[in-house]
Amino acid sequence: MQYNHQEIEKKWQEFWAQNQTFKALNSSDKPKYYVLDMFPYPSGAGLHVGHPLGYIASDIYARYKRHKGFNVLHPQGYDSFGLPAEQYAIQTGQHPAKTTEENIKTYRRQLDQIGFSFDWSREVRTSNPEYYKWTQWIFIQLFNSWYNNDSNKAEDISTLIAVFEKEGNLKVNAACDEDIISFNSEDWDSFSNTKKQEILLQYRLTFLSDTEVNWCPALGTVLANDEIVNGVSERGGHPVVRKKMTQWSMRISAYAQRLLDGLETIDWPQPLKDSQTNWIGRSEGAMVSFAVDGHEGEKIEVFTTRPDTIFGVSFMTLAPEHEIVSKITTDAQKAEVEAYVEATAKRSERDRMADVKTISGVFTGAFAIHPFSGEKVQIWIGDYVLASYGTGAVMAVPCGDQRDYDFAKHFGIPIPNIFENVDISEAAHSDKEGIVIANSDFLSGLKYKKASKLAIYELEKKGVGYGKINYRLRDAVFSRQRYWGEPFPVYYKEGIPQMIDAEHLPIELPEVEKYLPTEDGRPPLGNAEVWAWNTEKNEVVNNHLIDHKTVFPLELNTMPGWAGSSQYFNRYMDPRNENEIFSKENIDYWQQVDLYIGGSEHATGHLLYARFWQKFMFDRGLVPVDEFAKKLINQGMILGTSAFVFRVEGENKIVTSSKIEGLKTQPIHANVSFVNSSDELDIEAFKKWRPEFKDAEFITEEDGTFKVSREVEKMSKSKYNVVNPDDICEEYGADALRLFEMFLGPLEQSKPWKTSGISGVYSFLKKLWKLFYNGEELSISNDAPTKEELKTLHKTIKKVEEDIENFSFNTSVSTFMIAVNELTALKCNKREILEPLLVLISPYAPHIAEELWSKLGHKETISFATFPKFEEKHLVESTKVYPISFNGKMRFTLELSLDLSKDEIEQTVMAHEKTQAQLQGRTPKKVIIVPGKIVNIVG
RNA sequence: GCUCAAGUGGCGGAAUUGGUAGACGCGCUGGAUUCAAAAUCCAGUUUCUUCGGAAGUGUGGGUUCGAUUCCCACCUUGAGUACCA
Repeated sequence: MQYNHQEIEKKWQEFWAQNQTFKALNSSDKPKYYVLDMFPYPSGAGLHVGHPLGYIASDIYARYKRHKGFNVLHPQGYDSFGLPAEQYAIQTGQHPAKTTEENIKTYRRQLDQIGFSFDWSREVRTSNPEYYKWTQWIFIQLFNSWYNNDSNKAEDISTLIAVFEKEGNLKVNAACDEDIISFNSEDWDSFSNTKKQEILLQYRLTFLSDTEVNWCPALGTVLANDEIVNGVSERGGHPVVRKKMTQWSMRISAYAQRLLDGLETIDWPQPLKDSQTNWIGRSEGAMVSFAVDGHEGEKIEVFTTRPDTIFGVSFMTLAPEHEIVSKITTDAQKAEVEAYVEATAKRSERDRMADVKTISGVFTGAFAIHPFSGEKVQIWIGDYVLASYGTGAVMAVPCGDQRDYDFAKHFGIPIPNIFENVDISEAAHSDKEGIVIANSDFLSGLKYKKASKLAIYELEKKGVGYGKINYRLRDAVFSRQRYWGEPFPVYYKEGIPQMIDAEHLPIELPEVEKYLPTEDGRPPLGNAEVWAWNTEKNEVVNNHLIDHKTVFPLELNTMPGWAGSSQYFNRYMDPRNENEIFSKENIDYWQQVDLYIGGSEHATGHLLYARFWQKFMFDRGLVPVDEFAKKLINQGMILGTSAFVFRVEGENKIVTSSKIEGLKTQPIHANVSFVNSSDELDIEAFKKWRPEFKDAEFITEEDGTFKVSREVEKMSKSKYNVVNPDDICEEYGADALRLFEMFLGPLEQSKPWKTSGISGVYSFLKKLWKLFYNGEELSISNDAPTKEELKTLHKTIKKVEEDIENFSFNTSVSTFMIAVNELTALKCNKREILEPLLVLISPYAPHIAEELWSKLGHKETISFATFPKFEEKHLVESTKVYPISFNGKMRFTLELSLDLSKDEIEQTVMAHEKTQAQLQGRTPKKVIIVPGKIVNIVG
């Protein structure tokens, strides 16, 4: 019987589905293990061979853990809200739910045909109301919480109200808005309800605020910082401008320190941790306030990481947008300052970022008073100071900061040197280690650390500053002017947002005529006719019923893409629970994700927000651990191997790659499906595909073939290098695809795909099959295995087990090949060898393993068969082939008994004729012998 | 600019705590089988070579009996980040 992958794979995929083989139970005597993939966005293009790489790796691990006796949770679902479906809806008028449903069908079919062991009974879709009900529910929990910096956790808003009622907000240490007013308990009592709500909003973990946002006119929405790349939108590359809007925000900044600390407790890739660390951007320093000369009561607050250099301040720079600018500018400077402010406002953020070389700024004419020396320092404005970071003002220390130095040089401002024996005639000295402060009153003679501490102490004593830790992490804007996202469970009463009671969730997306923003610029939900909340009937009703007494308008924004993905991993633990987000029982059993596999592009988006929500849920007692994923692996990207043909410029002539030298040619992408493994192009197919070359002249090689040139690029439709897993599964099978994807190289690395290589793993599968089948007959011996056969088996068990534990899946594929090659050479068909071998291979190539397992007479699936136990005794050798080296270079090998002593080895080796030939009469200085390893003769 | 990762045959890559560099596979070459092809099987395949050997893991240096592996400097590529005070 021949190996027929199509028949076998279909058979077992149906078997697994019918028997619900991979359905995970929420309790078990076995230890639990939770393996998760970052769930996909179901795009219209379907999967290409790069997408399943991580899924294959996690599936191998999940299957391995089942063999090892674990109760494995391995779910899958869809991140099904998102921009592409909505863009498609705008273009075609099709409801995004419809296209999303179709895309999911394609995804599911493609995933099923690769043979993943997912528990599909737990599937979630972020766009399903049964799912986003809980996304809305968490939003309400965040709204009803504040962050207490004293207890260092989120608490219910009622505890804050209790404090306000008792003693006002004077002693409250909370993460909150900057511009809060101070009040005592009597003040609080006297406030109107609206006023109270406005104040509470400044403390809530999700809050409304007028923020400068990144507005993308082309997409008609606001974008988060991590959705912008190089000043343009990540999706589509559209320009982004700053705009003030009322938006929901998440007070993630409250968790900055804990998000940083948590990184040390989780086994995540270092580069990913580094980028989160950078994104959070912790810096230690001091706040210093400078009085303004002649402006009683006006102060300029600055943040500095170098309080030790405070005596090096020779001027100050404010962001042009800084609110004090207009107050302090002198009449003489007014015109110039105003012109500069106006000019900067016109420049886009992108312009300002791109242009870091040009130095510009204007003197305000005002002077600040140095807090220690009392000297007057000039106050300038300059666009190198960003309004959005720190206080929007800096104390400039030109000798210690290159930007300040350049600014000072450019405008002829003095550059006092406050470092001992440091030359600052050419550049600033920004290195803080190993220098001694000079010309600095009480700080002179001290080094960075001590000087900083002392400076802060003195600032605090004088009441003009204090030590402070600053974070770059901004609160995350949570509103999107989009249709295809979670609606907020929010209505507005007298302009104050009100939460809808959790029992009435989900608030489902309304139907709209058009998916575009309204003509007056409101978000797409502004088009909905039935989008008002009746507080008596507790239901969504028609807008014309709005009376602001019992019927109120609903929120028009929707939530961003990361809302649905910030808690899905917990929901999988209890996905059909209608009464709770998950039961306590289930979350206590599954705890957290043990292994999470996905792309590194989510470093500062999904993975940061999800950690934030998890910590919040931990604070509120909803989850037992404050990090959701113990271990995380970033799989590398699979790149495409593009094919190019060359057209002679100005002529309709296409030249084979070896003959382009000396010609002026343009490369043209050819579809990789027209190119064979020897890089030869099917010219007729190419002509048919690109009719404009129908009559082109093709200059071929001497032998009549036409060769393309190859280049590795990202796999993408526009480069015609996409390989579809459907085609691979059809021709070679899912088992071959799985083995080949792993065989390409280490999981974390990027590597190019070349379909021609798959024949290696395919013939491996055929060889494996032939160990069982002698021609048409299944031929299995029950004889006892030989020593050699046992050695091959146990060597393989050891290596494969080590490899899987180390996520080194590429090397186990080689190990399987070696094992099958050796067993073929030994003509081994012994049950005692082949049975455990099948279990080893089963995580990688589950279909063929199941088929042969059943042919061996098993009635049950192989999925839970015990992983074979490695026994050292089968690998014990009596001799060793020693490499004999001369000065570290191996020259020949010699088989010697392992019983020999060092002296005996030396004697035997030295007596050998090849040793003498190597030495050519010289006497060795030294002979190094490591028994069982190596002999090295020196001299 | 800064941070991180990586440089090994024609290609993807392997090499446990420093101990036989190039496992395994692709491709290529030759052969067997075949009317022929596919498939399969066998042999070879880092480079140079006077066929004895010699050199060789981005470059240069160092530590060591011995370095792809450890240290220093540099070069290249990729990723992230970017006036963050």
